[in-house]
Amino acid sequence: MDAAERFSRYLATNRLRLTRERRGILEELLRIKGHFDADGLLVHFRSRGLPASRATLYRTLARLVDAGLVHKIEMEKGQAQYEVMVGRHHHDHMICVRCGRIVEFESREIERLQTEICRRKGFAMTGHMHQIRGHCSDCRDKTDDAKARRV
Amino acid sequence: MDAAERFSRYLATNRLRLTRERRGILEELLRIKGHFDADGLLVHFRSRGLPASRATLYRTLARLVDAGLVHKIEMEKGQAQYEVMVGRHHHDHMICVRCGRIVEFESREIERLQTEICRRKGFAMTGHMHQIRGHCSDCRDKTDDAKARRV
DNA sequence: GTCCATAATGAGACTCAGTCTCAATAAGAC
DNA sequence: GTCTTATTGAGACTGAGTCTCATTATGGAC
Repeated sequence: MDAAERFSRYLATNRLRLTRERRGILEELLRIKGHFDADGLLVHFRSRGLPASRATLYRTLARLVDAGLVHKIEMEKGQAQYEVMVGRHHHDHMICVRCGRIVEFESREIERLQTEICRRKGFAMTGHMHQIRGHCSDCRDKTDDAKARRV
Repeated sequence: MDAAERFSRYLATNRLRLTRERRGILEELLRIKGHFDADGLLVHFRSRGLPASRATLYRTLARLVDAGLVHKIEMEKGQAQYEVMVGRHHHDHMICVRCGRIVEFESREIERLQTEICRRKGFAMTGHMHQIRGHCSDCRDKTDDAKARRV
């Protein structure tokens, strides 16, 4: 079952309608690789003359997240980032506080420990957010250089 | 070295001043247990006639976070939560999406795995945010009840 | 203690990301 | 084709936090 079909089933189940805008947005998102934000997407859509207002973009993104086709990455500040989850499985993110680069990581072991903690505390997990912040390999080198020069 | 002294050292090192407002805010925060948000704090201060404007509260909170005396918990949406870190060590949070309750957890093992992942990816970690969202023990029961009734 | 450069304050304007309103439009069930 | 009702777009609105700027106050030098 492909993404388009998963989305229409999701919509049908929730008595929602498959509009031209929704179809167009999903179609376009499937072309994108990596992370993106809502307003960047709006610019992209406008520049190609694709139909979609800001409101519809935000609304559709929320639907796609709910349908499990897109994942929303809440940032510490500034705009949320999104990524298409079709054909991929869960992972978390390291965010470079210097250049904004997002590096993915996954750890079965951490997931397992998390589940275990929830069990112990009687918590029914519906989701989690695990972000590591710091300097990515590139920026770390730059920072080291800067330090070295200062000495 | 107590909190007040740690704060004045931090201020001195950064050529900042220990004002009446800053002293008052720290003093008041040390009385609070648990989590709080900036605007709740403002209400609290106003109701007691303590000096501190919204701007100063936000500014001082940022200083205290920087000084390591307070920890800021960025929420998925809505106001950030804060907690005083004096005499406590690092932990992460489970947040109940139903009642907003915040339950703390800590796992040496997860921290270790995190460090290991950073090492492997060449990432210099400066901080992290690990939040588990779901239903706390109380709310889970309520949800179960609701489900049971519906059947 | 006095002086004084400059950090800090408060009131309110502003920003930014996202949400809501509402009249017009269009899915899609029948 | 009809009709109910979800959806759309433009722009107003919101909430949390930040910034501005005139006024005040800290704290190092003397």
